[in-house]
Amino acid sequence: MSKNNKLEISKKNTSVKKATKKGATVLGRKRDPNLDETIMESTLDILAEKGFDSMTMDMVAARAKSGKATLYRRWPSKPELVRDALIFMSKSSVDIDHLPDSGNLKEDLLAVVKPYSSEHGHRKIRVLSGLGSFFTEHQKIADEAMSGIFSPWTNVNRTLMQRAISRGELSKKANIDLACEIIEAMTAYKTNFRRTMFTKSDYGKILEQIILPALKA
Amino acid sequence: MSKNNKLEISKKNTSVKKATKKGATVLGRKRDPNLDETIMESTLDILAEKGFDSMTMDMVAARAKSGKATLYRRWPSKPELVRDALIFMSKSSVDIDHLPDSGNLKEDLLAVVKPYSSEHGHRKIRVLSGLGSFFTEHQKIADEAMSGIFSPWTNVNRTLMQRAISRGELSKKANIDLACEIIEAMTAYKTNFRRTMFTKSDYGKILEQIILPALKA
DNA sequence: TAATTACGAGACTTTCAAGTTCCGGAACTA
DNA sequence: TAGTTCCGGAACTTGAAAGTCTCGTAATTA
Repeated sequence: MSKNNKLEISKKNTSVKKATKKGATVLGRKRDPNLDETIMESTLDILAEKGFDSMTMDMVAARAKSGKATLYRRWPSKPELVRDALIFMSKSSVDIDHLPDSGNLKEDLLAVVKPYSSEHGHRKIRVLSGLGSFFTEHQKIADEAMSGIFSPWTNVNRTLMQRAISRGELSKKANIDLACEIIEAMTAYKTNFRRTMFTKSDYGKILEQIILPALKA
Repeated sequence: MSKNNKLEISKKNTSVKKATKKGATVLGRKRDPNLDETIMESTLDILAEKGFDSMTMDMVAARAKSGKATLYRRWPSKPELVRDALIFMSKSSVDIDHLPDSGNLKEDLLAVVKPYSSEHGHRKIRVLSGLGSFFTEHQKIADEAMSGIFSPWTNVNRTLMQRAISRGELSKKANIDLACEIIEAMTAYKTNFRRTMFTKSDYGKILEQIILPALKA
């Protein structure tokens, strides 16, 4: 599962073929493997600047120094490109491979969150806050993007909390899922409604004053 | 300021005239004064269902059993209609003078919920969540509407919690503002991102298992 | 070299909604 | 009654953007 760190996201069926021979090598020029990432970065840039509805495929193609046909060769539609770009964006915010285990839950939860570069953190907010109609008009695809963004993060949190229960730091009947959901909700709310950065310090305050006291009671 | 409770919002210059005579009575059929409100209610309904970008003027006209020409006779453009509809929506404020006071915070908080969450509170949130590009293009106006909509709700919760502190039900150093923000966030998150009804039972669970234990610690 | 596929660029088609204009009829005033 | 303005409904114009197609060129393999 983790042997390939590449993207593996789009894979739109381009060469339909007969698929008769199994190991037949494909002729012709190969797809530029770096182009996927370039296109998604361009997508995120435009999303941050314009929002979902004002973003046009022509803009993305121009920013990526590519052609619109190339976009549609790799993604079937605009919403699906945006979905993958969002998932791509969120991959860089949680360090899933090196879970901390300090013996203190608050420290662990905070340690998992990568410090944003102010540049990328800012872009992230603007991307998320310009997504309004994406959610309402393409609900199914948007849901895929949402779970792609949140589920890795929530899974990490759940694991860390589970450990804290095992070592007696939390009450055995603590409602972990609800706590994870609240963290998720605050993140979405802060960025989408308040349009402010959800900082590590904000996060710490919520853990300290609400989540942790509740889970210990 | 408060002598006239009517709308006084649009007033698009229809009869340009020469304005020579000052008190000249206007000829012809009068504008239906109730129609403004009907149109705005329709606008809010469509906004809640479709979001700003997918809302068309034709839909609004149809819902209001009116014609598109009538809309444009009263508002110069779609964004300006939406702006006035948002202002109109935020005017329906909270009856802060008749708050429950049962001596039990959870009961009070739940008792207050009913009037908002049933229909209009839910619609408010959906309207806001679908504002998309309207928000980014008319940020100033939208920000005003935002605080106008959320603050009365939060103020009620804050008052109820304050009383609970006074009678010793909560810790004196409980972070009330943060708790209010979490409630706000969960409401927005559940309805907007999860697209599920935020039921009274959900609310009760959060109060019981997270908010209240935290505020008592 | 010849066949094949991806590439960038741009023209093209299609769809959809904002905003305009026109119509017959209704309400109002002088 | 005659003139005026609003009404709802619909046809119309205009513009923008999604998605398709074509073409000349570059990369890859047999």
